[in-house]
Amino acid sequence: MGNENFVFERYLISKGLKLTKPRKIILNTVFATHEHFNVDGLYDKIRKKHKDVSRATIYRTIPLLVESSLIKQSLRCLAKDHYEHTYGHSRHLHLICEKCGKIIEVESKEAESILNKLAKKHDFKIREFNIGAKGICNKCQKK
Amino acid sequence: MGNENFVFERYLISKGLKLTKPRKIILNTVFATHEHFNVDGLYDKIRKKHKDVSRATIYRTIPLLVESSLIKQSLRCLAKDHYEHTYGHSRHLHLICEKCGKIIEVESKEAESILNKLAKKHDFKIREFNIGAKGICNKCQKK
DNA sequence: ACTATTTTGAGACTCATTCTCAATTTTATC
DNA sequence: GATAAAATTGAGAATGAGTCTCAAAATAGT
Ligand SMILES: [Mn+2]
Ligand SMILES: [Mn+2]
Ligand SMILES: [Zn+2]
Ligand SMILES: [Zn+2]
Repeated sequence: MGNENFVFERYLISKGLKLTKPRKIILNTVFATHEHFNVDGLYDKIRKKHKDVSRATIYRTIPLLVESSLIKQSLRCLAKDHYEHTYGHSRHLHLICEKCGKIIEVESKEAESILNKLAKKHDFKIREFNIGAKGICNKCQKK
Repeated sequence: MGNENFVFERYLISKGLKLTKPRKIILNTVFATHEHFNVDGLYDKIRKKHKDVSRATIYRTIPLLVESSLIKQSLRCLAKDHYEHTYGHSRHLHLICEKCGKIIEVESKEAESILNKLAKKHDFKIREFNIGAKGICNKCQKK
Protein backbone atom coordinates (compact mmCIF):
# COMPACT_ATOMS: atom_id res chain seq x y z
CA MET A 1 0.00 0.00 0.00
CA GLY A 2 1.50 3.30 -1.12
CA ASN A 3 0.48 6.69 0.13
CA GLU A 4 -2.06 7.47 -2.55
CA ASN A 5 -4.44 8.34 0.27
CA PHE A 6 -2.13 11.10 1.33
CA VAL A 7 -1.76 12.48 -2.19
CA PHE A 8 -5.49 12.33 -2.81
CA GLU A 9 -6.43 13.93 0.48
CA ARG A 10 -3.94 16.74 -0.04
CA TYR A 11 -5.43 17.39 -3.44
CA LEU A 12 -8.99 17.36 -2.12
CA ILE A 13 -8.17 19.72 0.73
CA SER A 14 -6.44 22.09 -1.67
CA LYS A 15 -9.73 22.24 -3.58
CA GLY A 16 -11.94 22.50 -0.53
CA LEU A 17 -13.25 18.98 -1.06
CA LYS A 18 -13.62 16.13 1.40
CA LEU A 19 -12.19 12.62 1.55
CA THR A 20 -15.52 10.91 2.04
CA LYS A 21 -16.24 7.22 2.49
CA PRO A 22 -17.21 6.56 -1.14
CA ARG A 23 -14.17 8.41 -2.39
CA LYS A 24 -11.96 6.37 -0.07
CA ILE A 25 -13.50 3.12 -1.31
CA ILE A 26 -13.03 4.12 -4.93
CA LEU A 27 -9.44 5.20 -4.36
CA ASN A 28 -8.56 1.99 -2.56
CA THR A 29 -10.18 -0.22 -5.16
CA VAL A 30 -8.43 1.62 -7.96
CA PHE A 31 -5.09 1.05 -6.23
CA ALA A 32 -5.78 -2.51 -5.11
CA THR A 33 -4.28 -3.73 -8.39
CA HIS A 34 -2.03 -2.19 -11.02
CA GLU A 35 -4.04 -3.03 -14.11
CA HIS A 36 -5.74 -0.82 -16.62
CA PHE A 37 -9.39 -0.37 -15.73
CA ASN A 38 -12.64 1.06 -16.94
CA VAL A 39 -15.70 2.22 -15.04
CA ASP A 40 -17.75 -0.93 -15.48
CA GLY A 41 -15.02 -3.21 -14.22
CA LEU A 42 -14.32 -0.91 -11.32
CA TYR A 43 -18.02 -0.73 -10.45
CA ASP A 44 -18.35 -4.52 -10.36
CA LYS A 45 -15.27 -4.85 -8.20
CA ILE A 46 -16.43 -2.22 -5.74
CA ARG A 47 -19.95 -3.66 -5.60
CA LYS A 48 -18.72 -7.03 -4.36
CA LYS A 49 -17.89 -5.40 -1.03
CA HIS A 50 -19.82 -2.16 -0.95
CA LYS A 51 -23.38 -2.22 -2.20
CA ASP A 52 -23.81 1.48 -1.60
CA VAL A 53 -21.38 3.11 -4.02
CA SER A 54 -23.04 4.34 -7.18
CA ARG A 55 -21.86 4.59 -10.74
CA ALA A 56 -22.46 8.33 -10.57
CA THR A 57 -19.96 8.73 -7.76
CA ILE A 58 -17.38 6.66 -9.60
CA TYR A 59 -17.84 8.83 -12.66
CA ARG A 60 -17.52 11.89 -10.45
CA THR A 61 -14.44 10.67 -8.61
CA ILE A 62 -12.33 9.62 -11.56
CA PRO A 63 -11.71 13.18 -12.74
CA LEU A 64 -10.53 13.99 -9.22
CA LEU A 65 -8.04 11.12 -9.35
CA VAL A 66 -6.87 12.34 -12.74
CA GLU A 67 -6.57 15.92 -11.52
CA SER A 68 -4.49 14.79 -8.57
CA SER A 69 -2.12 12.98 -10.96
CA LEU A 70 -2.78 9.58 -9.44
CA ILE A 71 -4.21 8.10 -12.62
CA LYS A 72 -4.52 9.08 -16.25
CA GLN A 73 -6.61 8.09 -19.20
CA SER A 74 -4.97 5.53 -21.44
CA LEU A 75 -5.64 3.09 -24.28
CA ARG A 76 -7.43 5.93 -25.99
CA CYS A 77 -8.39 3.92 -29.02
CA LEU A 78 -10.75 1.52 -27.24
CA ALA A 79 -14.52 1.91 -27.06
CA LYS A 80 -14.82 2.64 -23.35
CA ASP A 81 -12.63 5.08 -21.46
CA HIS A 82 -9.74 3.28 -19.80
CA TYR A 83 -7.42 4.48 -17.07
CA GLU A 84 -4.16 3.44 -15.46
CA HIS A 85 -2.04 4.44 -12.51
CA THR A 86 0.34 7.30 -12.93
CA TYR A 87 1.45 7.24 -9.32
CA GLY A 88 4.10 4.57 -8.80
CA HIS A 89 4.48 3.63 -12.43
CA SER A 90 7.08 4.64 -14.97
CA ARG A 91 6.09 5.97 -18.35
CA HIS A 92 5.35 3.41 -21.01
CA LEU A 93 3.51 2.97 -24.27
CA HIS A 94 1.00 0.35 -25.37
CA LEU A 95 0.88 -2.10 -28.24
CA ILE A 96 -2.70 -3.29 -28.49
CA CYS A 97 -3.64 -6.47 -30.35
CA GLU A 98 -6.78 -6.01 -32.41
CA LYS A 99 -7.50 -9.73 -32.47
CA CYS A 100 -7.20 -10.86 -28.86
CA GLY A 101 -7.07 -7.56 -26.99
CA LYS A 102 -3.66 -8.26 -25.47
CA ILE A 103 -1.87 -5.16 -24.27
CA ILE A 104 1.91 -5.05 -24.34
CA GLU A 105 3.50 -2.35 -22.21
CA VAL A 106 6.88 -1.03 -23.34
CA GLU A 107 9.23 1.45 -21.74
CA SER A 108 9.24 4.60 -23.83
CA LYS A 109 11.98 7.00 -22.74
CA GLU A 110 13.22 7.50 -26.27
CA ALA A 111 9.81 8.08 -27.80
CA GLU A 112 8.88 10.57 -25.16
CA SER A 113 12.12 12.50 -25.38
CA ILE A 114 11.57 12.90 -29.10
CA LEU A 115 8.07 14.18 -28.50
CA ASN A 116 9.44 16.52 -25.86
CA LYS A 117 11.94 17.86 -28.34
CA LEU A 118 9.30 18.44 -30.99
CA ALA A 119 6.98 20.07 -28.49
CA LYS A 120 9.77 22.38 -27.38
CA LYS A 121 10.34 23.45 -30.96
CA HIS A 122 6.69 24.48 -31.19
CA ASP A 123 6.64 25.99 -27.71
CA PHE A 124 3.94 23.50 -26.80
CA LYS A 125 3.53 22.41 -23.18
CA ILE A 126 2.71 18.70 -22.99
CA ARG A 127 0.32 17.55 -20.28
CA GLU A 128 -0.41 14.04 -21.49
CA PHE A 129 1.50 11.78 -23.82
CA ASN A 130 -0.40 9.45 -26.07
CA ILE A 131 1.98 7.02 -27.70
CA GLY A 132 1.22 3.57 -28.96
CA ALA A 133 0.05 1.40 -31.78
CA LYS A 134 -2.63 -1.07 -32.73
CA GLY A 135 -1.92 -4.20 -34.68
CA ILE A 136 -1.51 -7.95 -34.30
CA CYS A 137 0.43 -9.68 -31.55
CA ASN A 138 2.80 -12.54 -32.28
CA LYS A 139 0.42 -15.29 -31.18
CA CYS A 140 -2.41 -13.96 -33.32
CA GLN A 141 -0.10 -13.67 -36.31
CA LYS A 142 0.26 -17.45 -36.33
CA LYS A 143 -3.37 -18.09 -37.20
CA MET B 1 -8.01 16.53 -57.69
CA GLY B 2 -6.05 13.33 -57.13
CA ASN B 3 -7.10 9.89 -58.18
CA GLU B 4 -8.80 8.86 -54.98
CA ASN B 5 -11.75 7.90 -57.14
CA PHE B 6 -9.62 5.28 -58.85
CA VAL B 7 -8.32 3.88 -55.60
CA PHE B 8 -11.77 3.77 -54.07
CA GLU B 9 -13.42 2.21 -57.08
CA ARG B 10 -10.73 -0.43 -57.35
CA TYR B 11 -11.26 -1.28 -53.70
CA LEU B 12 -15.04 -1.44 -54.07
CA ILE B 13 -14.83 -3.66 -57.14
CA SER B 14 -12.42 -5.97 -55.37
CA LYS B 15 -15.10 -6.41 -52.71
CA GLY B 16 -17.99 -6.74 -55.14
CA LEU B 17 -19.33 -3.32 -54.13
CA LYS B 18 -20.45 -0.42 -56.28
CA LEU B 19 -19.33 3.17 -56.60
CA THR B 20 -22.78 4.66 -56.16
CA LYS B 21 -23.82 8.29 -56.24
CA PRO B 22 -23.87 8.80 -52.46
CA ARG B 23 -20.49 7.12 -52.10
CA LYS B 24 -19.08 9.38 -54.81
CA ILE B 25 -20.43 12.48 -53.09
CA ILE B 26 -19.00 11.41 -49.75
CA LEU B 27 -15.61 10.57 -51.27
CA ASN B 28 -15.41 13.89 -53.09
CA THR B 29 -16.44 15.92 -50.08
CA VAL B 30 -13.92 14.11 -47.90
CA PHE B 31 -11.16 14.94 -50.39
CA ALA B 32 -12.33 18.48 -51.15
CA THR B 33 -10.09 19.70 -48.34
CA HIS B 34 -7.17 18.24 -46.44
CA GLU B 35 -8.38 18.87 -42.91
CA HIS B 36 -9.25 16.49 -40.14
CA PHE B 37 -12.96 15.83 -40.09
CA ASN B 38 -15.71 14.16 -38.12
CA VAL B 39 -19.08 12.85 -39.21
CA ASP B 40 -21.13 15.86 -38.13
CA GLY B 41 -18.95 18.34 -39.98
CA LEU B 42 -18.89 16.15 -43.04
CA TYR B 43 -22.67 15.76 -42.93
CA ASP B 44 -23.23 19.52 -42.78
CA LYS B 45 -20.84 20.12 -45.64
CA ILE B 46 -22.45 17.48 -47.82
CA ARG B 47 -25.95 18.67 -46.99
CA LYS B 48 -25.29 22.15 -48.37
CA LYS B 49 -25.25 20.67 -51.86
CA HIS B 50 -26.94 17.32 -51.58
CA LYS B 51 -30.06 17.09 -49.47
CA ASP B 52 -30.41 13.39 -50.08
CA VAL B 53 -27.36 11.86 -48.43
CA SER B 54 -28.08 10.43 -45.02
CA ARG B 55 -26.00 10.18 -41.90
CA ALA B 56 -26.38 6.40 -42.06
CA THR B 57 -24.67 6.26 -45.43
CA ILE B 58 -21.84 8.45 -44.22
CA TYR B 59 -21.34 6.17 -41.24
CA ARG B 60 -21.42 3.20 -43.60
CA THR B 61 -19.01 4.69 -46.12
CA ILE B 62 -16.27 5.78 -43.75
CA PRO B 63 -15.16 2.25 -42.92
CA LEU B 64 -14.88 1.62 -46.65
CA LEU B 65 -12.61 4.62 -47.04
CA VAL B 66 -10.55 3.40 -44.12
CA GLU B 67 -10.36 -0.12 -45.53
CA SER B 68 -9.17 1.22 -48.87
CA SER B 69 -6.38 3.13 -47.07
CA LEU B 70 -7.61 6.52 -48.23
CA ILE B 71 -8.26 7.81 -44.72
CA LYS B 72 -7.58 6.72 -41.17
CA GLN B 73 -8.89 7.52 -37.76
CA SER B 74 -6.88 10.14 -35.91
CA LEU B 75 -6.93 12.48 -32.91
CA ARG B 76 -8.02 9.52 -30.86
CA CYS B 77 -8.26 11.48 -27.65
CA LEU B 78 -11.17 13.71 -28.70
CA ALA B 79 -14.80 13.04 -27.90
CA LYS B 80 -16.02 12.31 -31.41
CA ASP B 81 -14.28 10.06 -33.91
CA HIS B 82 -12.03 12.08 -36.19
CA TYR B 83 -10.42 11.10 -39.47
CA GLU B 84 -7.77 12.40 -41.81
CA HIS B 85 -6.40 11.61 -45.25
CA THR B 86 -3.84 8.89 -45.56
CA TYR B 87 -3.68 9.12 -49.31
CA GLY B 88 -1.41 11.99 -50.36
CA HIS B 89 -0.16 12.83 -46.90
CA SER B 90 3.03 11.89 -45.12
CA ARG B 91 3.02 10.47 -41.62
CA HIS B 92 2.83 12.95 -38.80
CA LEU B 93 1.86 13.27 -35.17
CA HIS B 94 -0.46 15.72 -33.44
CA LEU B 95 -0.03 18.16 -30.60
CA ILE B 96 -3.51 19.12 -29.46
CA CYS B 97 -4.18 22.24 -27.40
CA GLU B 98 -6.69 21.58 -24.64
CA LYS B 99 -7.60 25.26 -24.35
CA CYS B 100 -8.27 26.39 -27.93
CA GLY B 101 -8.40 23.09 -29.81
CA LYS B 102 -5.53 24.01 -32.09
CA ILE B 103 -3.88 21.03 -33.73
CA ILE B 104 -0.19 21.17 -34.59
CA GLU B 105 1.00 18.57 -37.09
CA VAL B 106 4.62 17.47 -36.85
CA GLU B 107 6.66 15.15 -39.02
CA SER B 108 7.44 12.03 -37.04
CA LYS B 109 9.93 9.76 -38.77
CA GLU B 110 12.02 9.34 -35.65
CA ALA B 111 9.11 8.60 -33.35
CA GLU B 112 7.71 6.02 -35.70
CA SER B 113 11.02 4.29 -36.26
CA ILE B 114 11.42 3.90 -32.52
CA LEU B 115 7.96 2.41 -32.26
CA ASN B 116 8.78 0.12 -35.16
CA LYS B 117 11.91 -1.04 -33.37
CA LEU B 118 10.03 -1.75 -30.15
CA ALA B 119 7.29 -3.56 -32.03
CA LYS B 120 9.86 -5.70 -33.80
CA LYS B 121 11.36 -6.69 -30.47
CA HIS B 122 7.95 -7.95 -29.35
CA ASP B 123 7.16 -9.49 -32.71
CA PHE B 124 4.15 -7.19 -32.94
CA LYS B 125 2.80 -6.17 -36.33
CA ILE B 126 1.71 -2.52 -36.30
CA ARG B 127 -1.33 -1.55 -38.34
CA GLU B 128 -1.97 1.92 -36.97
CA PHE B 129 0.31 4.32 -35.16
CA ASN B 130 -1.08 6.59 -32.52
CA ILE B 131 1.49 9.16 -31.51
CA GLY B 132 0.86 12.55 -30.06
CA ALA B 133 0.26 14.65 -27.00
CA LYS B 134 -2.28 16.95 -25.41
CA GLY B 135 -1.33 20.12 -23.66
CA ILE B 136 -1.26 23.88 -24.08
CA CYS B 137 -0.17 25.74 -27.21
CA ASN B 138 2.11 28.74 -27.05
CA LYS B 139 -0.64 31.32 -27.49
CA CYS B 140 -2.77 29.82 -24.76
CA GLN B 141 0.23 29.70 -22.41
CA LYS B 142 0.32 33.49 -22.45
CA LYS B 143 -3.01 33.90 -20.70
C1' DA C 1 -38.99 -5.32 -68.99
C1' DC C 2 -37.94 -8.94 -65.05
C1' DT C 3 -35.50 -10.55 -61.34
C1' DA C 4 -32.06 -10.93 -57.85
C1' DT C 5 -28.88 -8.26 -55.27
C1' DT C 6 -27.14 -4.26 -53.21
C1' DT C 7 -27.77 0.09 -51.34
C1' DT C 8 -30.17 3.68 -49.30
C1' DG C 9 -32.81 7.04 -45.94
C1' DA C 10 -35.38 7.39 -41.94
C1' DG C 11 -35.72 6.64 -37.68
C1' DA C 12 -35.47 3.29 -33.79
C1' DC C 13 -32.07 1.57 -30.79
C1' DT C 14 -27.78 1.00 -27.82
C1' DC C 15 -24.94 2.07 -24.33
C1' DA C 16 -21.25 4.92 -22.16
C1' DT C 17 -21.30 9.07 -19.99
C1' DT C 18 -23.45 13.22 -17.97
C1' DC C 19 -26.95 15.55 -15.55
C1' DT C 20 -30.75 16.42 -12.08
C1' DC C 21 -32.59 16.51 -7.75
C1' DA C 22 -34.23 15.03 -3.39
C1' DA C 23 -32.17 12.69 0.47
C1' DT C 24 -28.06 12.01 3.21
C1' DT C 25 -23.65 13.06 5.10
C1' DT C 26 -20.26 16.17 6.60
C1' DT C 27 -18.39 20.29 8.83
C1' DA C 28 -18.97 24.61 11.28
C1' DT C 29 -21.37 27.03 14.96
C1' DC C 30 -23.46 27.29 18.93
C1' DG D 1 -24.30 17.08 21.02
C1' DA D 2 -28.14 19.57 18.91
C1' DT D 3 -28.71 22.87 14.67
C1' DA D 4 -27.98 24.79 10.50
C1' DA D 5 -25.40 25.53 6.13
C1' DA D 6 -22.78 23.32 2.61
C1' DA D 7 -21.14 19.49 0.13
C1' DT D 8 -21.93 14.89 -1.45
C1' DT D 9 -24.46 11.10 -2.73
C1' DG D 10 -27.62 7.44 -5.18
C1' DA D 11 -31.13 6.67 -8.36
C1' DG D 12 -32.58 7.20 -12.41
C1' DA D 13 -33.59 10.41 -16.33
C1' DA D 14 -31.33 12.65 -20.18
C1' DT D 15 -27.87 13.03 -23.73
C1' DG D 16 -25.60 11.90 -27.86
C1' DA D 17 -22.40 9.48 -30.92
C1' DG D 18 -22.58 5.55 -33.29
C1' DT D 19 -25.16 1.20 -34.87
C1' DC D 20 -28.93 -1.38 -36.54
C1' DT D 21 -33.42 -2.43 -38.93
C1' DC D 22 -36.37 -2.50 -42.65
C1' DA D 23 -39.12 -1.13 -46.42
C1' DA D 24 -38.28 1.45 -50.59
C1' DA D 25 -35.09 2.65 -54.34
C1' DA D 26 -31.24 1.85 -57.28
C1' DT D 27 -28.35 -1.28 -59.77
C1' DA D 28 -26.67 -5.12 -62.76
C1' DG D 29 -27.43 -9.28 -65.29
C1' DT D 30 -30.71 -11.77 -68.20
MN1 LIG E 1 -0.05 0.94 -9.55
MN1 LIG F 1 -5.43 15.30 -48.39
ZN1 LIG G 1 -3.37 -10.99 -30.12
ZN1 LIG H 1 -4.28 26.78 -27.64
